[in-house]
Amino acid sequence: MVRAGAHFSPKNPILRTYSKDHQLIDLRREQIAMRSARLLVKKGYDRSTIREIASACGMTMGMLYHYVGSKEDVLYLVMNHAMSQLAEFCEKTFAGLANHPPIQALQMAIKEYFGKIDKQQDLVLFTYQETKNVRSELQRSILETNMRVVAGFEGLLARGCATGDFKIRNLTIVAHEVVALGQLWALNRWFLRKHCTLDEYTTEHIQSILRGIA
Amino acid sequence: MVRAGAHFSPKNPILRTYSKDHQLIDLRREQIAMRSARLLVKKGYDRSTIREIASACGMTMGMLYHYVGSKEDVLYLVMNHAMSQLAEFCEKTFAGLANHPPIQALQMAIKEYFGKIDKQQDLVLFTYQETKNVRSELQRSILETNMRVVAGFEGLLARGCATGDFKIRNLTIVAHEVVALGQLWALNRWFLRKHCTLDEYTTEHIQSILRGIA
Amino acid sequence: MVRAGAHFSPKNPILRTYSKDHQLIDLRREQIAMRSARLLVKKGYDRSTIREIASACGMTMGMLYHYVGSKEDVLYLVMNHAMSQLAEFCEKTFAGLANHPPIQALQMAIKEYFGKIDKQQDLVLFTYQETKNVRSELQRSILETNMRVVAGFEGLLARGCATGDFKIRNLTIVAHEVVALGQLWALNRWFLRKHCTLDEYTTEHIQSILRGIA
Amino acid sequence: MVRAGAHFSPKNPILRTYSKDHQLIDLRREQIAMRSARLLVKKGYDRSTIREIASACGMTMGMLYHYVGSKEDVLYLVMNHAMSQLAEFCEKTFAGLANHPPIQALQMAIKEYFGKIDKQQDLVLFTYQETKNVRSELQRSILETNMRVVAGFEGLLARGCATGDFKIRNLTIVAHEVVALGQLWALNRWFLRKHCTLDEYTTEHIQSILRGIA
DNA sequence: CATGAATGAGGTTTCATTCAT
DNA sequence: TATGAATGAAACCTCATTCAT
Repeated sequence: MVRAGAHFSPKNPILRTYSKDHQLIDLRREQIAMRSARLLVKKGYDRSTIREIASACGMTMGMLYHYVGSKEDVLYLVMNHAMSQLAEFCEKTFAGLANHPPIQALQMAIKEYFGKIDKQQDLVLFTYQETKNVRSELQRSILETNMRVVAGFEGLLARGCATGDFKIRNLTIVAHEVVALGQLWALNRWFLRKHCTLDEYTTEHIQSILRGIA
Repeated sequence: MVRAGAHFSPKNPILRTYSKDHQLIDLRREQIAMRSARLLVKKGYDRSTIREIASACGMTMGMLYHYVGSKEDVLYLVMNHAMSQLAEFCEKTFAGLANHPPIQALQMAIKEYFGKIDKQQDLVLFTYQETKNVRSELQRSILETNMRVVAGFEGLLARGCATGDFKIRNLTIVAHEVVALGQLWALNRWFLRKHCTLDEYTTEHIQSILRGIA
Repeated sequence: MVRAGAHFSPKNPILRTYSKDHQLIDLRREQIAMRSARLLVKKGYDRSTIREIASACGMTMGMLYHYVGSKEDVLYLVMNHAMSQLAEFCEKTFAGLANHPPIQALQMAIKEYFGKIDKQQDLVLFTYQETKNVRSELQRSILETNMRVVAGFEGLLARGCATGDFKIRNLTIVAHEVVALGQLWALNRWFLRKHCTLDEYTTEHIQSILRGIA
Repeated sequence: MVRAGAHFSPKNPILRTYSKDHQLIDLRREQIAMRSARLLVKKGYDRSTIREIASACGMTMGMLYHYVGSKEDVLYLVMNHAMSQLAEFCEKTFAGLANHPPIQALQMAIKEYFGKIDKQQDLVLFTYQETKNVRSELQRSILETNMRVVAGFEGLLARGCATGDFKIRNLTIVAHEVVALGQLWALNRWFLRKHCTLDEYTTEHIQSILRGIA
C-alpha cells in the first residue's frame, strides 16, 4: 500500500508525505487547507476532483500528492483547519475574559462564539455533512479539536460554579449544549434566517441558558 | 430533458417513471424507500452503487429505473419516506393529546417525539448529511415534510397560549427549537450518549423549554 | 432464435410476425411505416426507442412486436414504404406520358420526379443515411424498389431511341444519372437551396441531359 | 457544461482535452483520426464501442478521453481528417495546374479529384451517412472544409471565364456540381461499378460539363 | 389479439492515483 | 522537488426484447 519514499511528518503523523522538509510540509498543508476550502464547500467533496482541488491550491496534482496521501486527506485538512481556527479563536477570546465576572464572561463568550460561527457558517455545515467521508481515525482527530471549544466553555462554567454564580450538575453537558446551539445556527440557517437575526438568536439563548444555571 | 416515453405519476410528479400503473408505482417506490434505507445509511450514499441498491430492494437494475429516474431519486425516496413517517407519527400522536392540559400535552409530545427520533437516529443523521446531494427541488420537498412536524408543535403551543398557560412571542421559533433539539440528539449522539441517557436529555430540555414559555 | 408461434406472412416473407391474419398484418405494417416515419426522420433511427416508435404508431410495444421482428424491421418498413411510394408515383406518371413525344415526355417525367423528390426530401436523405442499418437482405429489397424508378426512365429513353430522338450508348447509366441528380437535390439541399430554386435546378439539368442524348 | 479541469486547445477549440501539451494534443488527435477510421468505416459508428475505438487507436480508454470530449468527437476527428486531406490534395493539385490552359486544367483537375474520391470511397460514403451524428457545430466545421474543394474548382472556372474559354452564369453552382458528381461515384458505387469503370465515368462527365460551359 | 412490467447485458464516461521524466 | 500523461476499474444508466396475464 505505502510506496517507497513515503514518510509521516512528526507534526501530523496521520498523513503520508514524500517530502522530507518538515517546514515545507506544514506550509503546503496549510496552503491546501486554506485554498481548497472554498471550492470544496461550494461544489461538495464528492463533486470536486483532484484536478480542481490542486488547481485551487495553486499546485499540480503531483505536488499535491507529495504532501498528502489521498483526496480524503485533503478533506481532513480542510475540516481540521476550520475546527482548529475556531478552537484557537475561542481559547484566545475566553482567556481574555478571565477578569470579567462569570455571568458577564459567559454572555460575552457565547456572543463571540456565535458570531464566529455565523462567519464560518458554510464551513461548519460542510464539516457536519462531510465528516463521515474520512476514516474514523481522522474523524476522531476532528472531534478532539471540537472538544477544545467545549473545554473552553467548561472552564468558564467551572469558574462560575466556584464563585457560586452558577449551579450546574454536569458541566460537560451544559458546555456542549452551548456549542451545539451555535452549530444549530449554522445547520438550520435556511430556516432561522427567515425568523430572526443572529442577535435575537444569541440573546434568546443566552437568557435560556442562564435561566438554567444561574 | 425528459427521456423517451417517460411519465410522471400524479402522486409524485417529481420522479420519472416508465410504468403506467399508478398503484404499482407507489408500491414499488415505497419498497425502494424502505428496503434501500439500511444499505444507504450503512454505506453512505456515494459509496453505495445502483447495483447494490437494486439488490437491496430485491429488484433488478432495470426495474429500479422503471420507477425512479436516477440514483439521486432513490436517495430522495429514502429521506422523504423517513421524514413522512416522522411527520405522520407526530400528527397522529399530537392529535391524541388534544384532551390533555397544554403543559402536560407538550411534555408528552416532546417525550414521544424525542423517543421516535432516538429510534430513527441513523435516518435523521443520514438525512442531515445527504440532503445536499439531491437537487433543490427535492430538497424543498423534504423540508416541507419536516415543517409538518414543526407545525404540529406550533399547534400545541398555540393551544397553550389560548388557555393562558404559555406566553410566547414567536410560536414558529419555539416550535422549531423543540424540533431542532430532537435532531441534535441524533446528530450528536456520539457525544451525548457518553454523558446522559435519552430520558435525562428529554427531562432536561422539557424543563428548559417550559421555563422559557410557561 | 425464432420463438414458438412465429410466422412469415406471404406478402413480405422477410419479416417475422405472430399474427395469422394476413390482411391485418399488412394493415398494421403500413400503419407502422407511415406513422413512425416522421419520428424516425426527426430523431434519427438510433436515437428513437421502441417505446417512442410504438407510441408514434398508436400501438403498444407488444403489439408492435406482433407484426414486426425487430426494431430494424421498422426501419426497413419506413424506408421501403417511402421507396415504394416513389416508384409507384413514377410508374403511374410515366405511364400517363406514353402519348407525348419522347423529348417532351422525358422533360415532364424529370420535372415530376424532381418535384416528388423535393416533397420527400427528408425521407430520401433519411434512407440514404440509414440503409446501412438494416441487414443486407433488406438493403437489397430497398435497392430493388429503387431500381423500379430507374427502369421507368429507361423505358422513356428506350422509346426515344426507337423513334430516333435520342442516341444513347448505355440506357441504364443515363437513367440512373437522372435518378441520381434527383437524389442529389435532396442530399445537398442545404447547399443548393442557397443558390437556386427547384425550378432552376430542374431546368438546368433537363438541358444538360438533353444535350448529352439528343 | 465544461467539465472539471478541462481545456480547449487553441488549434481546435471545439474539442475538450485534459492535456496541456498542445503539440501532444494535435499528435494524439491525428492518431485517433487516422487509426480509428478503418474500424468506424467497417463497423459503423453506432456499432463501434469506445473500447474498440481506443484499442484501434493503440490507446487506453482513459487516454482517449484525455484528448477528446466524447465518442462523437472521435467521429468528428475522423470525418474532418478525411475532408481536410481531400481539400489539401485538391488545393495542392489545382495549384500545380496554374500554367495549363483552362480547359485542359479543368479536365485534369476533375480527373485527379475523381481519382482521389475513388481511393477514399469508403470514407466519403461514411461521412455522408454519419455527419448527422455530430452536433451542428461540428457539422458546420466539416462542411466548411468541404467548401474548400468547391472553392478550388471555382478558381479554375473563374480563370477560364477570364480567358473567355468558359461562359458560366453561376460559378458556385457549377463548381458544386463537379464536386457532387465526384461524391455520387462514391455514394452509388454499388450500382455504377457494375455498369462502367472510373475512367468511363470521368470521361463521360468531363464531356457533359464542358458541353455546358465551353 | 393485446398489454406493459420485467430483464440485464452492455454502453459511455469519470477520476483518484502512479511514476517516468 | 516538481510535473502531468497515462491508467483502468468501476460508476450510472438505457433500451430492445420477452412472456405471463
